[in-house]
Amino acid sequence: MTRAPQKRRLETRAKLLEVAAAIVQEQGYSGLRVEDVVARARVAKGTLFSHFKDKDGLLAVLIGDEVMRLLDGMEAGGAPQDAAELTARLAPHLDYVGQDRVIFDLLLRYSGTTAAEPDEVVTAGFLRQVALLTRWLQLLQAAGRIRRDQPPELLAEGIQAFLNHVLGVWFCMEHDDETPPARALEPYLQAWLQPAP
Amino acid sequence: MTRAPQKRRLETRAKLLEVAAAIVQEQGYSGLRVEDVVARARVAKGTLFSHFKDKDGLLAVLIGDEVMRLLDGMEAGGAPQDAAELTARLAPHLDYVGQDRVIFDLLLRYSGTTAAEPDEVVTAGFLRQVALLTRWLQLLQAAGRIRRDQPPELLAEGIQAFLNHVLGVWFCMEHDDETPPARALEPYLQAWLQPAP
DNA sequence: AATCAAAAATGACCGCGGTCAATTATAAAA
DNA sequence: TTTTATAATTGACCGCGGTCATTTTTGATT
Repeated sequence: MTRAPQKRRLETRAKLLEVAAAIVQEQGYSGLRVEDVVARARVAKGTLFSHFKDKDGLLAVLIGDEVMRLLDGMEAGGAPQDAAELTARLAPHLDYVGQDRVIFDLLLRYSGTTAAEPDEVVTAGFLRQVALLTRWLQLLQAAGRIRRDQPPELLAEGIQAFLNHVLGVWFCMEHDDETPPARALEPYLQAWLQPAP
Repeated sequence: MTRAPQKRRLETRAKLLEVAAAIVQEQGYSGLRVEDVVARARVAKGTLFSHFKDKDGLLAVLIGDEVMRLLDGMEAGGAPQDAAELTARLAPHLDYVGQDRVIFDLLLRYSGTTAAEPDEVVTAGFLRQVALLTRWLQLLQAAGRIRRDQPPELLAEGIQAFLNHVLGVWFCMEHDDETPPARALEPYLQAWLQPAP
């Protein structure tokens, strides 16, 4: 039986997250340095690693929170009526992840479909996204707006695949004037979900 | 106008690659340390970085070569007759990449579709794979074995997306007894290529 | 208030990738 | 052969993530 954490510990953790979030705000995710975090939090380096497994563990909390917020917005938009609307619902997520390779890498690393640790924020967010997509796809199938010959779970996972694909391509070029991920996604979703004629 | 490299330089580069390949053979890609390479090659650390941009640059050559070899085998198998056979052709590639996360990460990072530097081995391999897939898909379309409502290029890119997807999932769990990537790929390809009825 | 075991925090230390001003080898020109 | 420009190599040094034996703090118990 593991003991409940003491008050001090909770404060330290909160301080670390607060400082980290501030630094991300100022310098972006890729500008985050562990040494900066502990310095500004007035804490020893070892302390950070007793709260988070590693730097990714810290980032996972920050990014996981943001993903949750995005999912709230996505859900608030309501169920899409067709593939095009679905693409639109996914656009904020793509914009967010597309802003920094660090986000993409981290999400990719933690996004095992049936992952092991559901207590992790990122994993929870991932499961929630798949569940939401599956629900929407079911509705679209029932409405006859998309193909019905495949289970909604498979279609949902396929969408995940395309999301990561367009993001991967996005990060492979100096995206100065290129088509943003959200636009690149559309043809894939159309082809993937297209109702069988 | 850049000068031709001197003989000594070519020898050093070859030695570095030879040593690196040997270490990978013994310890796997994730066991490769720059300091080990330069020690065994009897060369200073700075030398390695004058030959390769960074550690990834070295790995890219090793991995790119292997990918090329796999493509040779893939091409030698001849054009597939249907989606199932296509899956089988891709299996060796999945097995190779699935063996070490380092390979996956590197390929993902360099796999921009229309990449900038075609002199890079990895990029060349990537372009070759897309070209080969596109050709095969064209044949399958002509034979009426797969859907014809989408351009073969889009279908080929979609396959890339699914390859990365199953690999990503694969690396997210302790793959002791799980279904290997090649098996996981099949339902996606079936659904993606299925001829419109 | 004194005691004490577990919890929390500390910071010197390590591994490893990557840099760069200084040094040495090479080959063409004088 | 001597000179000389530049190609190639060197290795001390740095940044940064991560570890762990040691020390300090906490809060329950007597």
